[in-house]
Amino acid sequence: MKRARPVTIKDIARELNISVATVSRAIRNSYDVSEETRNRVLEMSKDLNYRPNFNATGLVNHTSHNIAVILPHITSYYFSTVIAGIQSIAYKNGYNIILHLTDESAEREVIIARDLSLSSIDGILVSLTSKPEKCDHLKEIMNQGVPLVLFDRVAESIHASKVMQNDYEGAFVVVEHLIKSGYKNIAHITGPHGPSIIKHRVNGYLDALKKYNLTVNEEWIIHSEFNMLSGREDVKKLWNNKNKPDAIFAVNDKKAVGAVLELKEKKVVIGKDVGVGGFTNDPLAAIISPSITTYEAPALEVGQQCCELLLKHIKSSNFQPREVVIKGRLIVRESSKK
Amino acid sequence: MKRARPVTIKDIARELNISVATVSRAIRNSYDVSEETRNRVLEMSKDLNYRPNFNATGLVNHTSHNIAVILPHITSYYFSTVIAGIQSIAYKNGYNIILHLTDESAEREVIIARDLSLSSIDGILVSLTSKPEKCDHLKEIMNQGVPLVLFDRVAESIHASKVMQNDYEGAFVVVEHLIKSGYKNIAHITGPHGPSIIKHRVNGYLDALKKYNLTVNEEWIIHSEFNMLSGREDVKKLWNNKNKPDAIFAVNDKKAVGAVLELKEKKVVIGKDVGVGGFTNDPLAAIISPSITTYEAPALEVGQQCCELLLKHIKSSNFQPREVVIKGRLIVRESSKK
DNA sequence: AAAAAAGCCGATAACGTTCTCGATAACTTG
DNA sequence: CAAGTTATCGAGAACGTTATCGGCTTTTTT
Repeated sequence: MKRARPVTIKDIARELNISVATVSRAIRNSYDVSEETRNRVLEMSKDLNYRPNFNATGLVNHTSHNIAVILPHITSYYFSTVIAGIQSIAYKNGYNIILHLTDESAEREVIIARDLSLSSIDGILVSLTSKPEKCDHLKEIMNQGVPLVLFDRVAESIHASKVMQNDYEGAFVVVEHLIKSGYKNIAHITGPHGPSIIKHRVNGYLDALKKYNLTVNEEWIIHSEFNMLSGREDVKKLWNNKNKPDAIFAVNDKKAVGAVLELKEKKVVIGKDVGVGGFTNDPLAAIISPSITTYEAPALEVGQQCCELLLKHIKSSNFQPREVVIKGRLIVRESSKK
Repeated sequence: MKRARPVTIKDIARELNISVATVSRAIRNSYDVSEETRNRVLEMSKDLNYRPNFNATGLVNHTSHNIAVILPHITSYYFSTVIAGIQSIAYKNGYNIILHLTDESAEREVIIARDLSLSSIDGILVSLTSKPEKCDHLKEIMNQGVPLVLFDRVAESIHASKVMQNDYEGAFVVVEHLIKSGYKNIAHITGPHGPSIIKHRVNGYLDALKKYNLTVNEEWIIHSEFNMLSGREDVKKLWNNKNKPDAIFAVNDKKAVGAVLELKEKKVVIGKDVGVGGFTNDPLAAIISPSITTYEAPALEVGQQCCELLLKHIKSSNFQPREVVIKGRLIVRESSKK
């Protein structure tokens, strides 16, 4: 099957016996074209089923209508929902999103950023994998004047617009809820050192303890990976100590699920013996038994807002960077009921 | 921040005092250029950090290096994993993927297909939402010579390459496993009429019953949506009958989860009283208690293979359509143990 | 040693669109 | 009615790259 030659504005011009310049103006609803010819052009372009060639428009306008999205992975509930949010806004504005997955590898992130063909991209959305201190690969891109917006895993060292959920408050609210539910010795199993979301959630955890005059036990703050297996192993470490906590706040629901599974294997009765709280509101948290108390992250809104912000940066180069923090909400479930 | 003018082959040519034609040939490692000048060009292009302008190359080559992916949604485990597979192959070959989500709406699918700017797309990957009998919107696209590959939810009426998991065998194996585990009255809660995966899985279910001389009860085959809520409601319907089944095979794990939750509310002991089997191996199936026996769909491979097939169609227009069926595997869990 | 071939390179057109500028005709203005 | 405005349009360049073709050297062939 030979691919048909697409119709161009030249075809329309020839058909109507006018110049391509006039056709171009008519289609873009631009100046200097009479009502009558505009209508004739639009009708003809509909008849011929004309579609603009984005390579051509992009070449002259120096745009691509492409947005690069760089993130750790896509198969988690949180990130796939964020992408759905990004996609809805991008699509509405005629932009395509181009996915780049770092697979939680800082090296891959650098390679991806370095190999980006900036001339084919109007802007970039990033959720960091790499340590946020050394984001030279992103700073280089920004120095070239390419608009960039960070979401979720952001870096303080980068001066750019940022969109995130209320990590500090979410952590605070969950831990406070655990305390009010009667738990006094609350451990925190969290993510790798570096990302600002970790700092914020740890701070929320610490401040909640402080507010209720509970002492902080450094042994009970464990940094490891974001996944379910790490949740299991963190619990093993905690249970190797002489002092065991009576509640666990996990940095996300995947780790909380891992913790619950491990505790169940240890015949610990969740709720009665040990309370558990998570973060995100992954469907897993609602399905597992017992269901897990969590703070719902507004993933869809994070996606929508970071895309809208990026579009503003793209459309006006002097749009000033701003930080958007979106509230979530506490969802109480069985895992925090004594 | 003004966007910097990107370096072009003109810059390289001027710097080296040669023509742009030579630079172009050198970079593409093409004919008619000496070893020495090629090296000088490559070195200079690295020094200046040159990146090709895809709008320009696309304009002259009539390519975009873009692949459109049209699918029902992205937030499910299956589809997000398929996308990860597609993305890995596309990225490796220098292609971008452009997501289009139909949100399970046939109307949206038609609109998306109709509005696709075909001149900006080299090929299309589709998993259907619409009824597969009336796929005129896709046939029109194919008539224009645009390569198209279907995956998962395919349509028999379309003559194109197709990639899917072994739906028939998967259903057969799960139902056979239920039978061998001692269940005799097996219901099937499945998806909407139309998609071929539904037919295949229903046939697998029916043939397994037939093989073991179990009678088919039409009341026990319920068509509804793909989601968890439908799973719950299907069970309600089943339990409204005088004859209740002693096992349920669900078209996917989300419905199986819904069924399990509903059965638990009805105080039915899953496994002992009623066996449950699903399809996909969604993480939910492993986490829920009791965990659900299922057939693991090779989502990543489906994504990889359909993308590879599409690339072959793109590269040679006389590549003949083929159908690829990828095997999964039975995963036995608690929900099918008496 | 002449003829043919091969190697290497540059000039130019082309891809489809937009933008700048100038041209023409119609319309105002005083 | 002359001069200036306004409305409408077309010609041509430009965007960055590749493809075609022709020209000049150098090498190979006979």
